[in-house]
Amino acid sequence: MIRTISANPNRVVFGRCTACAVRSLSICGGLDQDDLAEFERISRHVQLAPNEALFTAGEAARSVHNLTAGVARLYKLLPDGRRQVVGFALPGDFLGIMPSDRYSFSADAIDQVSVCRFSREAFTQFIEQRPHFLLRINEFAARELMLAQEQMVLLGRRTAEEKIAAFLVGWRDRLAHIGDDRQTIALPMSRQDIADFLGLTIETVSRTLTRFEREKMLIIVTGGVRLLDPVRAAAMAAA
Amino acid sequence: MIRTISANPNRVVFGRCTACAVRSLSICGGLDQDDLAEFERISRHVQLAPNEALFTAGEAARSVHNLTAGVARLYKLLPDGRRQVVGFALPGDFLGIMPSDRYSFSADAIDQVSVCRFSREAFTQFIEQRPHFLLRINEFAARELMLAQEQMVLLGRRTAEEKIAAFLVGWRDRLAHIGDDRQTIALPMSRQDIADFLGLTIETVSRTLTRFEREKMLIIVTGGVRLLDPVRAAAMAAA
DNA sequence: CGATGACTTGAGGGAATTCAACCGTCGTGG
DNA sequence: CCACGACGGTTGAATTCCCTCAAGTCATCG
Repeated sequence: MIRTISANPNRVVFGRCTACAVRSLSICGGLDQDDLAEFERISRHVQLAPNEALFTAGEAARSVHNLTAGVARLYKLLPDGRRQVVGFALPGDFLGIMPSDRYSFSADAIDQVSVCRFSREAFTQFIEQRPHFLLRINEFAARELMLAQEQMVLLGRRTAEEKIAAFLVGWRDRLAHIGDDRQTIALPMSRQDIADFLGLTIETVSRTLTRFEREKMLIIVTGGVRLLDPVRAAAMAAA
Repeated sequence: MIRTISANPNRVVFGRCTACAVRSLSICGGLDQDDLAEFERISRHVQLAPNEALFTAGEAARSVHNLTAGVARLYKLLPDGRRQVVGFALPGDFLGIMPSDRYSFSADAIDQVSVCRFSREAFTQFIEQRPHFLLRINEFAARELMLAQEQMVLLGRRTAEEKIAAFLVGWRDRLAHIGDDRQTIALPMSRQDIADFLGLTIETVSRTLTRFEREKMLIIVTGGVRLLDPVRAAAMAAA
């Protein structure tokens, strides 16, 4: 019984996309059987350990990525070390919308991450022949841009309290969207990651969360928080 | 002599795009003669007076726009009136990358503005038949997204001084890109607009500019500033 | 169990805001 | 022609929210 089904390379490699749990959420969601097979042919599956880098800002952008499992942080550094997290990538997210041939931000795995990796040339060739697919990528870019604009409002015009509340509510909604709608909101990223995402310090994040707990808006648990008063949190986030 | 050339509707209407000064910078830059004629056919030229609205956040997004003259501010409001300017649009800029059928931000004219306006349906139909054009829109979206991420760094991790310097340098470069590279940097937007773009108050913007002037980095003139020490400004912006 | 790293808590300080007054320019109408 | 109001911008003083610095706690892991 050495030869199992998963030991058959054809079976395994070419069934990957069809079996993919996040395909419908991803850019590849609209592809038909044939396109999907070709798409799979030009992709390479890669696993990354926590804190391993997917790519680094400034590097030649050789690959584009499609996240299939785990969470990644996307960030930019200033010369003196100050960091801004520009986003967290979840399963289904596409990291390949780039105007130049160099990465403009860095990305690394927060927990155990799986990605489909494509060479930029092969990917470009693939989309150029498939207008419908291009249209879908466009939608993803548009959504990404809208999120970025909302983040600008948050960074520029909201208080620390509002930032944290908005982050928790937004993160919960994104988790729900990919099917994870448990009671407790999983927060695989560190406090420092959250701080760098919200334009705050780690201390302010910590203090604000503790205060929210004192005020019975939530409970801090290992690896996340549990929202006791989602209504109040949503009100804070919207305000 | 009542009938002049410009009184001939055919001549006027169908020559517009070919004569357009910002076409090469715009999404329509890559279109050939035939496509351009069709593009022009589905467009409507609109002029806006200072402070007139192009569209408002929340409205049904019936049109997309292509700026041909003037400057527009793009912004989002919080329920309590706090405002975040998410960008300034210049000639050549495209306002139509939207994930939903409602505008996610508002746009209005800062000075005298000209736009090409397209119904969303006609525009969508046009691009769906022209993969090459879609690719160009993608590039614009990607560039827009990169700018948004840089703005996040600015809003989240830079000091007031750095914000102002980065804004001036970035604005100068954008003006130069559309052919306006005079000594003085034109600032058609108000101090309040700048403040709302940088996540500051109008007082801080004013104070910082005056300080820059005291320190001989620039001179404040009506309608703009003149950079005396672009090197220092660039250093501040990068730092 | 000690060490390490992530997180929390406290005290004090500072950058930017808030509140308030003032200045300059432009357009209007007496 | 100039007084005047409106508006955008500047300047000053006081305040505040968040940051910095520092110490302490907690969980995890060799």
